[in-house]
Amino acid sequence: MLIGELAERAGTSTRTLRYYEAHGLVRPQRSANGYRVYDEAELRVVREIRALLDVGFGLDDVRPFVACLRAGNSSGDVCPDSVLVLRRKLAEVDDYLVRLTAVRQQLRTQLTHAIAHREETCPRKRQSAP
Amino acid sequence: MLIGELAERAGTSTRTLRYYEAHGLVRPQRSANGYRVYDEAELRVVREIRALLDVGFGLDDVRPFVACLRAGNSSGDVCPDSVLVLRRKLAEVDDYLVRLTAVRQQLRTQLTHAIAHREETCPRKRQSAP
DNA sequence: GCTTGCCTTGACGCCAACGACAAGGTTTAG
DNA sequence: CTAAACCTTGTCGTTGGCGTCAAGGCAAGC
Repeated sequence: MLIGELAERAGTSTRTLRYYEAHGLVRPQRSANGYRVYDEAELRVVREIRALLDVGFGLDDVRPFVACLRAGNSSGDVCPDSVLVLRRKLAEVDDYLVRLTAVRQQLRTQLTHAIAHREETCPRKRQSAP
Repeated sequence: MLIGELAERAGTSTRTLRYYEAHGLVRPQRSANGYRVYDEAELRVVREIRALLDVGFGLDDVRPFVACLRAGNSSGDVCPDSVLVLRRKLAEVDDYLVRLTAVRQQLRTQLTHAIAHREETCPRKRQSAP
């Protein structure tokens, strides 16, 4: 499988696949003419990467999962290092949820205040630049 | 008040103040020697900007609040444009909270699965590069 | 032989809000 | 006179995950 086919099957771009390779996440073979050649296993790897990135992981966070898959496991999250990352990310998300909830509360308070004190003093007519 | 003093009193840097000015958020006067001169009102403006950025606003979102303060209002959020931005941001935050909660749920599921299927297959000794 | 459609490496662009540094002017204290 | 401590403009770097050319090689059908 060449890079274009893998990209299509993984729902991404060739640029992305080369980027992952540059960062050590994917290791294709090379055919005689220098073309990258991927086997079926790499498709799973790429899909794992994509799924994790979608969830908010960084490329570095993804590495243990890839290694886990490469080690022959059926899923990338069953290895200790992956679990560590999962725990850490969960903690980060929880943290962020707390802060975001606080922000939400502040926005609501501010909105309430703003509406209570409505004033029309400021918004001059919007002007376009000359 | 010169830029250094304003920076200190606002808890930020001179670079930041010049950046805000470059983006039209702050308008200092100039003294004879070309130095930027700020009055007390600008301190409030800068603090408003900082507070909003901390909450996750972008510079563009902040503009209405600054204009509102400049129009003589005691707080930057009482003007219609500010209220619009507040509403939009609140909606964005709510949206993000929903997605983040979904992510959290997925992480928990994945963790559960990972722990149930614990395998030690993958983590070879970490090696340093030669 | 020529076009088409793959592939290759390389390098700049993007977005946000600045940090950091360069090279120089000004004012004040000593 | 000079050093210190301000100020000025200008430019490049940062962080991530790519998009988007650019310039060229290789394979295959006509």
